[in-house]
Amino acid sequence: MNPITTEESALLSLDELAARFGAAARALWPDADPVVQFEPARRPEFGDVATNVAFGLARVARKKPQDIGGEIIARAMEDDRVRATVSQATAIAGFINLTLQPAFWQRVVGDVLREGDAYGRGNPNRERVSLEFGSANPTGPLVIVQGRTLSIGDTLARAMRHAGYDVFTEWIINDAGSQIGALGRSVYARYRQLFDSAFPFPDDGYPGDYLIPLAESLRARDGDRWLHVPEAEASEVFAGFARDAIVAEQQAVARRFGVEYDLWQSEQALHDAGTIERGIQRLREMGVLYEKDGATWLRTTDAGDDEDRVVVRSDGRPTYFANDIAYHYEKLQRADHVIDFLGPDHHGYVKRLDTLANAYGKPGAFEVVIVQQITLKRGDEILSMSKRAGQLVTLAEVIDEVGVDAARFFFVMLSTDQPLTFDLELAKRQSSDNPVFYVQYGHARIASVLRKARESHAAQLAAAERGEGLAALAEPAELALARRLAEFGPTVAGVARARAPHRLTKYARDVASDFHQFYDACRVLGDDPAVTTARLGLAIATGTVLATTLALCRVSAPDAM
RNA sequence: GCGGUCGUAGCUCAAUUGGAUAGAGCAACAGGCUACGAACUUGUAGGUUGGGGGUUCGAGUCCCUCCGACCGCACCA
Repeated sequence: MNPITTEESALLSLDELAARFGAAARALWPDADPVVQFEPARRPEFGDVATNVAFGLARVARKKPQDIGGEIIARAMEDDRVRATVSQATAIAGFINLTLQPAFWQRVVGDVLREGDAYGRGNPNRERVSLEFGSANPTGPLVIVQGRTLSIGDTLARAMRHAGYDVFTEWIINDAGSQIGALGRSVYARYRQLFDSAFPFPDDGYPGDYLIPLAESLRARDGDRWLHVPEAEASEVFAGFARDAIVAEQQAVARRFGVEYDLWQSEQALHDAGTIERGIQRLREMGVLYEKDGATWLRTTDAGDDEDRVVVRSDGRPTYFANDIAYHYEKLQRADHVIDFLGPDHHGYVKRLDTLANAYGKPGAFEVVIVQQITLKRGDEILSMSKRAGQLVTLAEVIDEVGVDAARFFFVMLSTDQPLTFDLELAKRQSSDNPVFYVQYGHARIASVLRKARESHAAQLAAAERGEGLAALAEPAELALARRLAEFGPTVAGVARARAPHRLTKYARDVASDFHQFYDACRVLGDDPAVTTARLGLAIATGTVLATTLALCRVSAPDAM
């Protein structure tokens, strides 16, 4: 067991510390309602953690933040347990800066050793969240843009689960629209071309080569019998065949990329089950639809849209938006909050979904995260990524070239609202200095030290695994690393709250950097058993946090490389 | 024309959502291994955050206005 000393038990947690500083502030200015939250200090000289609460009180207190900070500190430090936790408290430029006792950071390391990969997990918060990301038309292979969306969506899902959310991930297969018809005609043309290379390819077809193997397998299965069947009939059969094959391929690539969905929702299945009809009927009963020019419209201008949107065409067929109405209602049955990851060409959807959320009596329930486009380059040449143009760089090719780890790390590294220029020529060359290797190297280095310790310092290693002897951690590099480990939980919570998975890769790099600096400054396996035990404990804890962080990104944490 | 997103070091990107002297990696230059992995590390240099105005104790972040890039503006999906 982990021995708890009296000194450790007197220590406050960061939350408790914030509560007591908040109480001190309220005691001084009862009219204000100050909220104290400690964050890592901006610069090491300032201390370990800081709060800007004094700025918010300046107006009510009619004093300078600097003076307010001093008064709060004086008041808070009257508390015995605050004094036991804080070694130094100063007001600098209005900020309250605290330096905490080494025991505070030593306890963090012990927490990691005890909790393992559950470290940093948030309390279940009962909020059910639906995440839809990656969804594509089943008309071709997944392309590089989907690699970005898959990485971001899946990492956010993992981070939100770790933070305590109840997450449901889904993908919509757009297999009900006119594009399926074009797919069928395209495969039909490829089939005919196997017998007569002069057979014309449809103008609205999908010109890539990837449909040819599908035509070939149709010929292998059925021979030439479709030559004697009317095109419309054959195309419909081919469309279903191609749809199934392409979806299966998309699922295989997603799985290879480490992404598993809770639901692959076929749009056609929603039609077949009458879900679309019921969705329209529901809105009609709510009275938010109106008829004009023979069509049925939804008043999306109420939510600020440019114009109202057609739900049912004048010929009686529902639009794509009608599908989304029904599908999003479905999502709302299994989640309190629904997040869609969309490309920048779909930002017009935000207003429509707002309208729906209002109609369903859950304003704000639908949230759209726009993932900016990728511009693909090969050297100086800018490549089009349109399936129509038939010029494809598939996700599978990128995985083949740089590997899942490098691809996923690279794609989550960027914030979602940052457009990205991806140079294929650079991708391969850069693979050796991709930041993912820096992080993985840190993990491998730790594993190497632990392997060595098993030979030379077995007793200390066993003690370290039990979380003993951490009180010997005192060097600046040791405490800096421990401080970083303490940021893991708040970082994951922030990733979930701000839908900002890129902070996870930033954090991984920071942990690795702090470890490399620690490793450079402090020899782990030395002559002093007490120091060796403490440093082994810190190394084990760092390895755990690093592996957990990488796991949230679905990047491997190798023991050797 | 209307609307949306974006513009940060030579390059690729951060900046905890309004906080302290705007930070990392790559590239450049100068150092550090006869002990645990040098795929590492220490330092130097690099900026009027596209321009201008405004809001306030405080702006890369919010508002206005120009400039530039991308994307939308369907009874397509």
